[in-house]
Amino acid sequence: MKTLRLNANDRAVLLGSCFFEELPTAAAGAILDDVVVSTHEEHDILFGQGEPLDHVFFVLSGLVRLYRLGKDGREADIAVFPKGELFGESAMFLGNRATANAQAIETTMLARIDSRKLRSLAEQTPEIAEALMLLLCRHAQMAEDCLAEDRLLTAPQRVASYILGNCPDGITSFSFRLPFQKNVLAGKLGLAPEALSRAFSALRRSGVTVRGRIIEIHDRQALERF
Amino acid sequence: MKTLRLNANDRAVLLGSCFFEELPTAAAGAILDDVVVSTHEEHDILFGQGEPLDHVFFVLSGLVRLYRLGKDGREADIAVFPKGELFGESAMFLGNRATANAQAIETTMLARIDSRKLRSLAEQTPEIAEALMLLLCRHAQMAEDCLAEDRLLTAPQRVASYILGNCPDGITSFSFRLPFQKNVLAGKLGLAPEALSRAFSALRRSGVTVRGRIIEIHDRQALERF
DNA sequence: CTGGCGATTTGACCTCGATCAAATTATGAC
DNA sequence: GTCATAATTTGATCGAGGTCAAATCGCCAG
Repeated sequence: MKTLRLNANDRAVLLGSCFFEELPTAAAGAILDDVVVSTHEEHDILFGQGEPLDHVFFVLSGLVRLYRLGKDGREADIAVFPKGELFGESAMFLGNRATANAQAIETTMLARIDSRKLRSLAEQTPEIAEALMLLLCRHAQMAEDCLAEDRLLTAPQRVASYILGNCPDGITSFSFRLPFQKNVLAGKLGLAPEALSRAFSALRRSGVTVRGRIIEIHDRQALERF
Repeated sequence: MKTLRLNANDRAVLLGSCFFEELPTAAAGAILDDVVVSTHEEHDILFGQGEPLDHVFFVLSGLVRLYRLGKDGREADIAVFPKGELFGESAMFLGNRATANAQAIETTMLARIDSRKLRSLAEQTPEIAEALMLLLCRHAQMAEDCLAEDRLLTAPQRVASYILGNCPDGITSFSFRLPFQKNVLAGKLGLAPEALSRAFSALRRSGVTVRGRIIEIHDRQALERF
């Protein structure tokens, strides 16, 4: 892991992101004031469950996976964060301890925001507090959505739901490229890679074509019914 | 559903709860200012997924279940809130729409806090914002814990984990009463009632005795190893 | 104490997805 | 392009839990 200063381009990525976008320029500036950038190779562990954690992380580029470890060493993904997302914020309110492990899934650049400072800025600036609450809500929703999908849907249904989540409304035919390896998608959906593969082939009957990372839908309705 | 005003006893329950405890008296008072109490019978639906929701709820007594519905009518529990807990706060930041269904599991009394007002108080009062962030964090953690347990643990392991969560540290032998029907516990753990029952009988070999709602542990270590 | 009802348990069966092994297909380095 | 390696798919098997039905248990009103 190497660390650098924040350059102009990084700064633009941060300011254009969902979290900072809505903030007053001054508030955003204050947060970014002493931000540091770190770079990580694929597979690098960013932090481990239970370890002290005094940063909140912003994904400048790459991909990060949050997961928990089982007693037997098996891993369960909690979330995957692509470029532009902020994560690790909950440690800030829970004793500065990580509640999960984090790993870079690709070569990744992170902006590190000092969590004590962010917290004190949130105290002084309602807009920042508001933005944090919104972030926390969204992350809570993500987890609840996952939980509900795990409990209610079969593997092909979860995959269908993922595809539909990437498909604009009111369209019948559509195609897009997976933003990561199938490997990672499987983890995110709580499936073994083999199960994901079989789910895709089950969806083929409903007009889904898979070629490498390219997914094509030919019949949105069929997918919704699945 | 009947609605009443907040009486002195209710007020005491609210002020003694985890959320209000840490707040300055003035701030807590401001929130409770125009709170209304509603009573609900067992099985009453409190609100439905997607419906407009402009209150945050506090459980004065009874028990509330949050769940999502599958296309086929099956239900997946997201969380169960006993007396003293606050719920429904995330709608406040997500367009005042419920993201799940809520149902009273027992005869229940709720305090209803106007969410617009709470939100505007949070803007003016950093302590309230802080308390809300903590609440959101905890709810996010609950969901993540559930997700991880669902993905990593078998049914008996989840039950063991639940029991251990109710057992003080450093003790070998212990007994407690389930705070709700096995029915409800099954839902909370993402199991069919039959599976919960079988899980209990699998744990019998590890020194767990179940008589009605009374659970006895005779060997904490064995349970931890499970 | 007793009947009756709802909660829980048990049995039988079956489906989904995990796992392991093997085949096949991308992908990146030269 | 070609090889080596990693990713993905496919096949075969197995076990955890869901579902349905039936048997019990536990609790409460009378």
